[in-house]
Amino acid sequence: MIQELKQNYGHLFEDDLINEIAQVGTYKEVPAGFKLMEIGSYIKGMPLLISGAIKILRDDKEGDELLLYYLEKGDTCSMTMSCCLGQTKSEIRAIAETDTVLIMVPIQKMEMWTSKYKSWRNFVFESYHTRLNEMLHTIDSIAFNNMDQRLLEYLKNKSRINEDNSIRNTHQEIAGELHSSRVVISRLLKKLEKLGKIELHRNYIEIIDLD
Amino acid sequence: MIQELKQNYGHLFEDDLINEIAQVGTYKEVPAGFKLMEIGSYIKGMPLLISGAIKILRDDKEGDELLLYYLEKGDTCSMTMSCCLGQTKSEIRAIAETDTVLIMVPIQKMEMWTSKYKSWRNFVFESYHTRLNEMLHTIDSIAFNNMDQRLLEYLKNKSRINEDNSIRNTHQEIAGELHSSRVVISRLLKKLEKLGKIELHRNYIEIIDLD
DNA sequence: TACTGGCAGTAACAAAGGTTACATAGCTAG
DNA sequence: CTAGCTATGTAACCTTTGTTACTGCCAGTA
Repeated sequence: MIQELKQNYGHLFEDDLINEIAQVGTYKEVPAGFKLMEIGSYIKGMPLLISGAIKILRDDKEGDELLLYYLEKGDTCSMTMSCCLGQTKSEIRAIAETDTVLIMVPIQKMEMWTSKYKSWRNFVFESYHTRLNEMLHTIDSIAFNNMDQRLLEYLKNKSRINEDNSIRNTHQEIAGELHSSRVVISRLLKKLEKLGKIELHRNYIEIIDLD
Repeated sequence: MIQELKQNYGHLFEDDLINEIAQVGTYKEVPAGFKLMEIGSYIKGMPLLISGAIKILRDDKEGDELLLYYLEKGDTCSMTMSCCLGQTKSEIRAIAETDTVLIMVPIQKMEMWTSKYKSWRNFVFESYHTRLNEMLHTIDSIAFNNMDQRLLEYLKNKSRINEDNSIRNTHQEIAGELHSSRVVISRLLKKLEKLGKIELHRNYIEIIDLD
């Protein structure tokens, strides 16, 4: 585990901290689609991502959902940290987007490291900063953009995250993450295909040129 | 200044910290409408609110705006803190919603207090937590609600913040903060009036019963 | 008083997105 | 090979929101 920590967090944390993390952290590998956190559940630990990606979703009362952002290598979940302090329930849902490797740190340690290690403090603040900006970006996207622009952005992100030129999702699934409906997404995807930006197939979408 | 600090932050900060804040902070009174921060500007200090309220807005490239949330007594601006560390420009606009009293703390002190005072750390984390949740709520509102629901919520908030049963804004201004257009807002307001929830007048809206 | 500028009311229309319904195309288990 | 399931394509229609245009109204002031 030390290996992975050094590789991914060595430039941020001093050796002492890395060692402490390695001592109390648990190494976890989860497959794509694995649900890491549900809305309303209590938080047991804080994840440090080693590889892969996790998507963070928001639900409304009717069960509709909306993709907020992805966590990637080197990220952690501010929402988690935030909840640890308040001992509150999770406001979001977290699902592995790809096969993902992460280290779970028990939340009790957080408080201690925060006073002990400046590097840890900076990491936590930095993480909050990043997350706030991602949320801002999400708001921009919903408030100021049309569905076709949002869809385009979605496809770009998805293919980047999955390091794959094809999106292996049904239209139904895409509609869910954008909080739209299947018919609308099919319609817009067709438009994108006619523009030569993508090619549609059953169960996957091939990306030709999104710019 | 010590007086105000103790009253509003005494339950959070020990006396030592209060004294330090009083030493380096500057006391500020700003009138409603005063622009405290513009998008793209660099951040000089961090505000601690004593009384009044500040509205936080997001702009898009075309100059359209959107109300994100309000800061009230006892709040601070996480966005500011976040920017301090990264030395980045402001992503948001801040305007006094009412006459507001606040204490500005130079950002250099932040880092020091963060290691020195546990109470300060908790305050900062707590603040991030609150802000993230407000952003989530904003996203919910935009993504899952119709304009009429958003308008209703807007009116409720506004009258609470201003401690006033009338909203002293033009339809144009309201449209701006909800990122809609004047005609739409007029239309919906009329509908609310017909439902007996409000009464419309020139330059202000009287609240009858929003529930 | 008459003029002016900003505000609000309303109608008519346009566009985006959501809904319903149905057809068809691929896949897969038997 | 085929029945049945799931994913996708498409049309027709509805609702919500945005746009344009024009009206009247009020307040301040020349």
